[in-house]
Formats: sequence, structure tokens, C-alpha cells
Amino acid sequence: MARRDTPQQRSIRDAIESAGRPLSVREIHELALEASPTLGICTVYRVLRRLLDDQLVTTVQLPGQADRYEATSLAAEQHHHFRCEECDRVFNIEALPSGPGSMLPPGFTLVGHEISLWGRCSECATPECATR
Amino acid sequence: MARRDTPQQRSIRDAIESAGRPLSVREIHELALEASPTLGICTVYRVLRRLLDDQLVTTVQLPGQADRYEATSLAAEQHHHFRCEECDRVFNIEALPSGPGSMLPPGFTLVGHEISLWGRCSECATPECATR
DNA sequence: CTAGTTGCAAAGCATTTGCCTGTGG
DNA sequence: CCACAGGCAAATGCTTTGCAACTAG
Repeated sequence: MARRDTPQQRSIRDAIESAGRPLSVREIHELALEASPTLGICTVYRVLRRLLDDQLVTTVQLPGQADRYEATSLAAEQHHHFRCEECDRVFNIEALPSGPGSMLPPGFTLVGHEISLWGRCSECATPECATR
Repeated sequence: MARRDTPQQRSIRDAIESAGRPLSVREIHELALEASPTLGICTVYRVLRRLLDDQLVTTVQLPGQADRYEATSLAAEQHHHFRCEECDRVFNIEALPSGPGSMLPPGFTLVGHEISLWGRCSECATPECATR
């Protein structure tokens, strides 16, 4: 149960913490390889799971996209996510109530947006309908 | 190139058109199996692709979720998507500018929402940076 | 020491493709 | 007829797991 500190984990944590934006597993792997050249992708997945368990890292899920991960400290600030269709990078965008895209950084072009909601539907909100 | 009309395709189209909400591949397969008991899942994928090519069906992508599909006629109306965490079904929610969740059907409980943006970042907006 | 960690290879899972049989028009 | 479709099984791509070797503490 006790967590052990290894160079591989340090490489992965460093990659996530120094990025300043949510990273995909591939991006994390590529960045961490510079410091730990033998690092396997499966170790990235395993370390990510531990970091998620320990709440040090937060999952960023976008429509139709593989999960990204960012340091929980960064995730604490209220923001939206902007994905560049060209380079596939995801950026954090300051959240403003004045509608989507109102606070894009200079030079960014908005193509589309999606508002996704989740919770319980009326059938499942009542206890006796717990059976899907 | 010419499209042929087969019972399998009719079953799949019927399932999508009569649902009134976006369906997952699994849901489409299960519904269409009632009318075409030998229908294979790979045929569902192939027919879906054809329907997407012909713009008869639209993809609905939600964060961290497998793609759903709905009739393009339904998709034309401006709406958001609500996924029930219990039964995993996705519903269409009338879009209103007055903030997320303002137009939930009676009995629905909102747990969270996410606003996703996409387009071009400043680096990729300029032609010479087309290389990711 | 020794339990947690790593790296490889194999297993899962969802989706796609190859290939041969079936069939709509 | 025969080109498009369907069904099976194999391939793919991403993520997870089994297992033996390794190592932090």
C-alpha cells in the first residue's frame, strides 16, 4: 500500500506538473521518456491510476477525445477546455458566464462548442428504478 | 456506390429513427436484433458509416463516452445532451442561453456539466505552423 | 530483506478490415 | 447476373493485467 518514490514516477509527475495544460497519455509518455528513456507506456497508465487515486491528478474528458490529465492544483481553478483541431493540444480557458468563447486567448479561433450535462433521469432518480 | 435496401439496414434505420434520443452502437444493435435476429455488430458499424456519409445520421460525442448516433432530422434542433449516470441513456435537452440545466425535464437531477470548445490555437492559426 | 514497482508480453475491449457467401434490383 | 451487402474471423489501437526481475526504504 505504501507509495514508493521512483525515477519513473518523478518523470511522469514532472511532465504533468510542468505542462500547464491537460496532457494525453501519449504526451505524458513522450515527455517523461526524456528523463526516463526506458519508461514503458504501461507504467504511465499505472502511475496515472495511482496519482488519480491519490487525487494528485485529475482526468479531463472531452467529447470524442481520449482522456487528458492535469495536476489537481491546476484543475481547481474554474475553467473550460479548448482543443486545437490542428495540433490536438488541449488548453485551459478561463471560464466566464458570458457565453462560450468569450475569453479565448488572442489568436485563437473558435470553430464549435458543446455543453454536456449529466446526472439522473426521472426514471433513475427514484430508488425502485435502480435496475437499468 | 449505389445504395441497396436490405432488411438489416431497415432495422437499423428504424431503431435510430424511432428512438427520439441518441443511441449507442450497443443500443442500436440490441434494438435492431429484434427485427433482424442474425444481425452482426460489424454490420451496425458499417451501416452507421454509410448513414453518416449520407448525412442521414449524426454523431453525438460526449466527454468520456462512446459515440452515440441520432437521426440528422432530430439533430437539427438546437439542443444539449444529458446523460443519466444510472442507466447510461442520453437525452436531448432543449438549449436555452440561461445556463446549464435551466431546461431539464421534470424529475431530472443535474450532477455536473462541461463546456468544451474547439478550433485553432494561435500557433496553428497561422499557415506556416501547419506542422504540429 | 521484501513489498511495492517496472517492463515485457499477452489479454481485453471496441471498432475496423479481409474475404468469401448471399442477394437486391 | 453481379456489384453491393452481410457475417464471420482476424486485425487494429488503446488500455489493462500476469508475471518474473528489480529496487527503494
